Amino acid sequence: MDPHPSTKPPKIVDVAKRAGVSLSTVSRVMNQNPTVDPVLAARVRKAAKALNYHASPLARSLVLGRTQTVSVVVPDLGNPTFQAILRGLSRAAKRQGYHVLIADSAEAVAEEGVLAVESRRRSDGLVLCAPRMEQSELDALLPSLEPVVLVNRESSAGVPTVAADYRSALRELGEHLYGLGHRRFVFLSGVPGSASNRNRLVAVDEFRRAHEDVDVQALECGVGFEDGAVAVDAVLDSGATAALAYNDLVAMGLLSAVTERGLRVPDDLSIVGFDDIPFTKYTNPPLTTSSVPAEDIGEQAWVEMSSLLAGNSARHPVYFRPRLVVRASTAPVQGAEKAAAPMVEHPLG
Amino acid sequence: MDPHPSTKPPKIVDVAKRAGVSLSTVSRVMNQNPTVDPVLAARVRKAAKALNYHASPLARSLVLGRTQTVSVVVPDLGNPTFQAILRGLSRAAKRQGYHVLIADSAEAVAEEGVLAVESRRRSDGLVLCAPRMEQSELDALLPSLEPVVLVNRESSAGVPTVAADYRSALRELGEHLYGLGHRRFVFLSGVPGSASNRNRLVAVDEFRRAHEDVDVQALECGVGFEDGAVAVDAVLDSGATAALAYNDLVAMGLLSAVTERGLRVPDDLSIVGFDDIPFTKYTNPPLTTSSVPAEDIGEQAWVEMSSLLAGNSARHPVYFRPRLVVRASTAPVQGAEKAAAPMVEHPLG
DNA sequence: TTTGCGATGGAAACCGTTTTCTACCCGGGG
DNA sequence: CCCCGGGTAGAAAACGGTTTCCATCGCAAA
Repeated sequence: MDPHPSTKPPKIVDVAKRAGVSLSTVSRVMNQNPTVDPVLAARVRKAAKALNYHASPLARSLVLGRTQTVSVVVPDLGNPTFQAILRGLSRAAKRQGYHVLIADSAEAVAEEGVLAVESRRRSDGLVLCAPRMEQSELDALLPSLEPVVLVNRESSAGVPTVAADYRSALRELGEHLYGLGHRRFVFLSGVPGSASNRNRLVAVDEFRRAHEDVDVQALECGVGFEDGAVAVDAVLDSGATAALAYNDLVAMGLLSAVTERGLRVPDDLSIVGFDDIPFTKYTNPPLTTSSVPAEDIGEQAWVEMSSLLAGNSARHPVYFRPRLVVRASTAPVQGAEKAAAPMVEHPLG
Repeated sequence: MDPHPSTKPPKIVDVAKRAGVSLSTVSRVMNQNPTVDPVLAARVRKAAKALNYHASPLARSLVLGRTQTVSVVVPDLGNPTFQAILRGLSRAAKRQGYHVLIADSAEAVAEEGVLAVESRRRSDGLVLCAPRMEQSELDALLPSLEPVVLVNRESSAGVPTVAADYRSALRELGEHLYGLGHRRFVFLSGVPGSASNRNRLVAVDEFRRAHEDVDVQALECGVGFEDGAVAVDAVLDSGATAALAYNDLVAMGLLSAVTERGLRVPDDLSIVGFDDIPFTKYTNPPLTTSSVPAEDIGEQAWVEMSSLLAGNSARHPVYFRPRLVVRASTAPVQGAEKAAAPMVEHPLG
């Protein structure tokens, strides 16, 4: 059509020239401002279409003071849980015309802060997904980041939180195993400093206190397959009949390693995971776990952000109650020989 | 420190005022321009630090004509393969100071085009990850999207491609099974229109031609767990001794459904997947598959984009050769009773 | 002492919009 | 017939920077 296949995108002034109006008029038309003569408006629209004109989001953002973009910082893009959260968030945001900028901190705690600040600067708001940084650092940082919403982490500052209720979920897993007759447990913990880990340890303590005949031993572990796999000896040596893993990945690693040792799950050891990532159905045996609605959490995080963006102040934290999913990796404890093993600490229980 | 905890971020003129220089000088200092008196520069830097000044990326982008951001469009953020690609890409981009805008098309083919255009407009370049759209639409769209790089898809237009070599990988899987004595196969295909699927079907044809004694039947299936699971009857009815799944997800779904039928893998049916997502090790039995280096692909996609951004023209397509990973879901074919089943089409083979 | 030149800093133009403010045109009322 | 007001369109001022261009300053050479 055009003699010159115009290499440069058209600007508002090009449209104005073509339609024979001022650029202010073009702007008004593009923004549905009703104070413009319909016939003029039509002419402008035709010109815009002919030129395939679209307003530069950059210039627009600069003057409007908003970018229509939110940033999300996650510790690891490879983790299925964060992935699901991101997915829920991004789809919800898209529905309202917002874009999503992602930043993967690659589990580098030191970088998280600057990454957050820098990402925030390029957008209208920030979602911090399970930040690993120290609580004091987080609390100090948050005010400069607003509007900001936290996922799977809390702060004293008045910022909204969307999280899974780790404590009650872990309690539920414990009670499930207790009901099956288990009394000796190991808990495979995650990243030592992390808040998610602290929450779970609190739940473990609650569980201990609720049943004076149980013994649960916490083992430092990690958050990935390999961490679970290398923990196998410690788990087996502990004499426990049931293992609570930090998450499904750890549970799968452990499960696989236990099986390779020639032992059987759940006959020789019951194992539970956490998160219910889509793959837990397909392990051998399928994993009993606690299903956290990660995609819903992401979606809710957007709801909170959207509310903040609309000028509302932070609402109360939102907790999602995970749901116990019993599959085949847990079973009634076998006999009493294990209960008589040398490490029993509550012989009177 | 400050009497007023300045609610608004400082602008360049604030720094200039505080340092007692013109704003041009501040700009020069911030951009490492060497033509400024060192003592002045120091004063400016001190003022900037005191005010915690950072140049607005928006204003900067507007005048510089670049956003330091690239967009990535993926069909589904929930797919582990895209996730790995995204991870490789985003980490590589970060190393060069670039940010990543993501768009999840949610497998909605119709939306892909506008999503791509809109995302592209907010960034300096676009990475299209396995776009599902028609080839003609893609070819027509690409020129307006440059700089753009394609992942797992090709185009006649001179745009760089980074992809896994599906054809040779699928051939390799076929040969592996052939070597185990299998002669009757089913191939569970993916999204009918998609390029990835076409490539694999081509490989299936090549495999057929290479061995006149094989029979491979293509079954329309899908790309997820459930698709593989619902295909179980068709697979079993086909009389095949080995199934080639479109990807690991499909393979896992099929594997699980076959097992539920009371049949054993690989004794009654050999199954191979594709991609080698991290979970294939943990299925029962562990899945034989073809390992595609998704994270490397993402990283390489950034390399191509980076080159384009530097003004170079598109290089030749880069193909990654997947690697056959033999685990326990494949085994020598059992006896000859199946080879004599009624559907044999090459009785002379 | 004057001239010329390089090194520096400032003023102003520009990036592409939105929006306020002002000017205009037209019709109606005094 | 004149004045005023409502509604429309254009001019200009932001938004927050970068960069070109020009003026000035200091210093060395004539």
